[in-house]
Amino acid sequence: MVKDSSSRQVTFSKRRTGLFKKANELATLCAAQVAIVVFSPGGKPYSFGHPSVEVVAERFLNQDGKRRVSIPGQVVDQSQGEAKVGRLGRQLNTVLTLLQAETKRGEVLNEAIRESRRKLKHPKPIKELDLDELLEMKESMEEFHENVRGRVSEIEASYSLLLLSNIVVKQA
Amino acid sequence: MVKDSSSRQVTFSKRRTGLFKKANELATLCAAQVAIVVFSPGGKPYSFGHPSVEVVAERFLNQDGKRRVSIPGQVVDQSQGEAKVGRLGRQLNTVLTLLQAETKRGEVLNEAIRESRRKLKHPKPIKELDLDELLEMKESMEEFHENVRGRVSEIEASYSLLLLSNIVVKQA
DNA sequence: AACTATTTATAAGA
DNA sequence: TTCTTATAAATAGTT
Repeated sequence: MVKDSSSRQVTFSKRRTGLFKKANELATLCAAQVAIVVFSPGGKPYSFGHPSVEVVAERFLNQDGKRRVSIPGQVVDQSQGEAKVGRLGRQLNTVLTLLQAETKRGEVLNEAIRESRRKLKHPKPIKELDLDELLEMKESMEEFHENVRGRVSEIEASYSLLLLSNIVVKQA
Repeated sequence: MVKDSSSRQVTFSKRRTGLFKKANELATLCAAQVAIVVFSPGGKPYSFGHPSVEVVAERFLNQDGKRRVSIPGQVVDQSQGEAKVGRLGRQLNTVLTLLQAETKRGEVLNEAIRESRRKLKHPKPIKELDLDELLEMKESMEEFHENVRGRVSEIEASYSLLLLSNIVVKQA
C-alpha cells in the first residue's frame, strides 16, 4: 500500500490505465466479454466494458436460471412486492416494445440508404454527367432525404414516449 | 484477435490471470474498490472483486447523476418478490442506459439532416443551376450520406448489444 | 505446466 | 497531467 496520498493517486491513475488496457486486449484478442468497475481512493467511479458494463453485468447477475423473467400476474396475494413486480414488468415491456419498433426503423433506414446508394451508382465519371443526369441524381437523393426525415420524425415520437415511460418508472 | 481456437483459450487463461493480478495490486496498493467480470470465449464466467463484486457493482449501479430506476424496499426484504423486483429493476436500467445512448444518436442524426438541408438551400430554381453548383450540392449530399451511414452502423451495434442482453419479459 | 526471449508496464523523476 | 528511462513484470512461443 502506497503511503503518500498524492503518489497513491498517481499510482492509481497509471495502474487504472494499464488495467483497462489489459482488459481491452483480453476482450479483443480472445473474443471475451469484460466489465470492470473501479472506485478511486477519492471515490470517483471509472468503468470499462466490452461490449458494455451494463450488458456484461446483466449477464452475470442473471446467470442463475433462464434468460427470462416470468412475472406472476395472476397471483392472489396482492402484497406490495408482487404489485411492484407487475408494474415493473409492464414498464419493461413498454420499453422493449419501443425498442423493437426502433429496430425496425433502423432496418428501414438502412434499406433506404442502400437503395439510394444503388440509384446513385454511375458508370461514367462525374465530369461526363450532363445536366439531366445530375437532376435525376438529385431527385433520388431528395427522395432518400424525405424517407430519412420521415423515419426521424417517428424516432422522435418514440423518444417522447420513452421520456414519459421513464418518468413513470422513476415514480416506482 | 487470436485465430486458433485452442491457443486463444490459452491466451485467455494467461491474460485473465494477469488481469486479476493487476486488479488485486490496484486495490491493495491504492485502497481502491475494484470489480471485474469476464466471460470466456466459451461462455464461462470469472470474477474478481475487492471487497466483492456485489459490493462494488451495487455502489456503481446506485450512483447518482445517472437515470436509474429507484426501487424502494429492495435491500430491506429478501423475499422472493423483492428479489424479482431487484432483478427487473436492473434489467430495466440496462435497457434505459442503452436507450439513452440511442437518444443521443438520434439527436446527432437529426442534426446531420438539418445541416445537410441547410447546405442544400438554393435561392435559384433548379433549372438555373449550373454544373458546378450541382457538383457542390452532390458533395454536400454525399457528406450527409456518410454521416448517416456512420450513425446507422452505431445503431446496429447497439441493437447487437440488446440481443446479447437477451432480455425477454413474459407477463402472465 | 515450465522455460525464456521479447514485449510491455510502471516507478521515479522531471 | 505528460514525458523519459531504468527496472520489473507479463506474455508468446516453445518444449
